[in-house]
Amino acid sequence: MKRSYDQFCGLAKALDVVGERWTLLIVRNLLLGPQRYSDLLRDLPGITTNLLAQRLQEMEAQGIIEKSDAYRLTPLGLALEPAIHALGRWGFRRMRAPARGEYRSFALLAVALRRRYRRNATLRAEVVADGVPYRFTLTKARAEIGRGDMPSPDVKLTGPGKSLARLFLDEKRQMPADVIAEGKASAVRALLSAFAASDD
Amino acid sequence: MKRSYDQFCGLAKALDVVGERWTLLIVRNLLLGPQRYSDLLRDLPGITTNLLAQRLQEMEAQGIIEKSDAYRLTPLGLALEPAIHALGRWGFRRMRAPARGEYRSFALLAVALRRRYRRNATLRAEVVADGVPYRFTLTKARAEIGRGDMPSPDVKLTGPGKSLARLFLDEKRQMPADVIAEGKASAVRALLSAFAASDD
DNA sequence: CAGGATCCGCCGCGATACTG
DNA sequence: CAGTATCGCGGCGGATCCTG
Repeated sequence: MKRSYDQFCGLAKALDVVGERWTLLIVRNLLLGPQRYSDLLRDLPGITTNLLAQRLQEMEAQGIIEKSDAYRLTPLGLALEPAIHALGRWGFRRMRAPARGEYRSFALLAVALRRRYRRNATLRAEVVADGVPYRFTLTKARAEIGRGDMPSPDVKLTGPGKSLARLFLDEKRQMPADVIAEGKASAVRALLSAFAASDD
Repeated sequence: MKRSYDQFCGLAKALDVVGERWTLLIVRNLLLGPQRYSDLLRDLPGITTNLLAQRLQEMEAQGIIEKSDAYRLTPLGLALEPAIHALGRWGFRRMRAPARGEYRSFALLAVALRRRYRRNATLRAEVVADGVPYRFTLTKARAEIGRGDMPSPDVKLTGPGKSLARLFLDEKRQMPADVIAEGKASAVRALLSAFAASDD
């Protein structure tokens, strides 16, 4: 009984399923790994409880996510990643410096880093931003970045999310004073230079 | 004064601008070239006149389209093409055979062909579907497909949109009886084999 | 307290009629 | 041909209320 564009067209079919408000942002947040209802609610400021619950139901019915303990992307949902990156790249080009009151988080940067990976690094790293661990698995072809810790990483960076963001975004890659870097200096350099500072 | 996700994130910024209903479908239709108000209204079944007018105003204010005689994409609007293709590819994977009452047109196929181009052909063609001409300019890197005729093409195909669609979509590439092909047989073959029949 | 469900008010959207 | 005006509904936002 849902509203549909009713066109024999891939784009129209995609928008029939993921074109409604919040849906693609939920997928984006799940790209970093499974999340609980309360995690999604916290990391999607402005969404209401009823709408989040409704979206999750619809997405599960569409086969985009599945619920076990937490909500996680199915392979079909994960296949939205190229579209999310393409839209993100377009939106990034028109972004200005963050406005006051605009929501920021290291998780949002982590998603952007997934698409900015330059390739050809081989490295396992852990980045702990504001106490939340992220694991970076860089292979020749792609970067797997998600929440969770990484056993015996080549590099470990620990610090405030703000400083870590500056470290990854600033072309100069100067280590801020409040970031602790563990591991070989060459590996630290390899990690930081594996991602483009910008992507437009 | 519009509703915004208010997140420092490329995806959220993109959806702030093109996330509302119909917007990306309008961009898709303009990928084939400038269109007048009545063309858009006719080719977007279900949209209402007020909503089309409102969207066009918003898109012009955002710098995605510009209005002169007709509406045309700006470079910024054209930059949405990769995102549209990525979403279209995802949506195509879940498509079934066209349902009854579903809107179809050769123009929708033409957009899909833009993304299915296999590269490495060099060819100028004109395809006249149901009396409406489309020009195909295939270069090594990309396919430029739009409305309008093509002076002195290497190949010219004329016929009902339905038969032309079958010709491009069927792996066997058998020429239907009601399609007239002009040009060298090798060029006709080159045109048809330049596009993947499917894209998933 | 996590994980929702319920109620209400508004505005984005759909349908139709009308205008320069 | 290219829109504007009006109206009603449903999707969405805000707040509150269950329920294990």
